[in-house]
Amino acid sequence: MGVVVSEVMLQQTPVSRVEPRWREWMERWPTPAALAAATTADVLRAWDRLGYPRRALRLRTCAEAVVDRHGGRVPETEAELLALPGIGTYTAAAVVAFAFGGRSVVVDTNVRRVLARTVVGTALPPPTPRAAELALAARLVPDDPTAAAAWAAASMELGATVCTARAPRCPACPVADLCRWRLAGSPRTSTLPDAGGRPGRGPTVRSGAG
DNA sequence: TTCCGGGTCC
DNA sequence: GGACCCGGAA
Repeated sequence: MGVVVSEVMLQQTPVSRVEPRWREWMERWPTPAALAAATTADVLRAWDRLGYPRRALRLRTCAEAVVDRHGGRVPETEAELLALPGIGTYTAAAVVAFAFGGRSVVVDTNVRRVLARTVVGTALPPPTPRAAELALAARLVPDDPTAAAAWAAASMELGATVCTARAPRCPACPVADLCRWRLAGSPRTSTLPDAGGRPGRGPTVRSGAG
């Protein structure tokens, strides 16, 4: 449950601010059953100023669902996690990887940016994730579950600490020498010939299979 | 002071 | 596609 709580908190807040709140939260409500029994006032107070207080309430609703549907134990499959309130595609994948060591495709905004730069060669990913982008992310995940979890953690951390949206620290980047965006001169606008933006609309690009 | 990022739900 | 909230960057 700790991973569920931390991932929901981290959905909108940097680690440094989440950490103390998370510790207090888990100390107070160590299990889904304990959280499910918490009062609204206590939950909101413990959430403090993390933002989106509705998510704190949804987290309690999630705990209730875990108690009702899964006997008080957080489910281990992505589909079951997705069905819980407050858990979307990112959090479900993150819980599978970081709580249970399973293989999943963890794609948050950091991962999207890292892949856009290193692989595609554009400064930023498209505004909304496309099927091709998710397919790319999926095919880069190692087969081995442990390696997959490490991949998820590494790609997210790279995006959070080095490959940042503004002022990326390319000299400190471990993959700078293979980063397509950097090799292209770190262009601010994305006008790659094939990999990236098509100006107009056209048939959906499904090529690349094979 | 304004603006923007960030994942989920509707 | 927008609302939700807040901190930090612009």
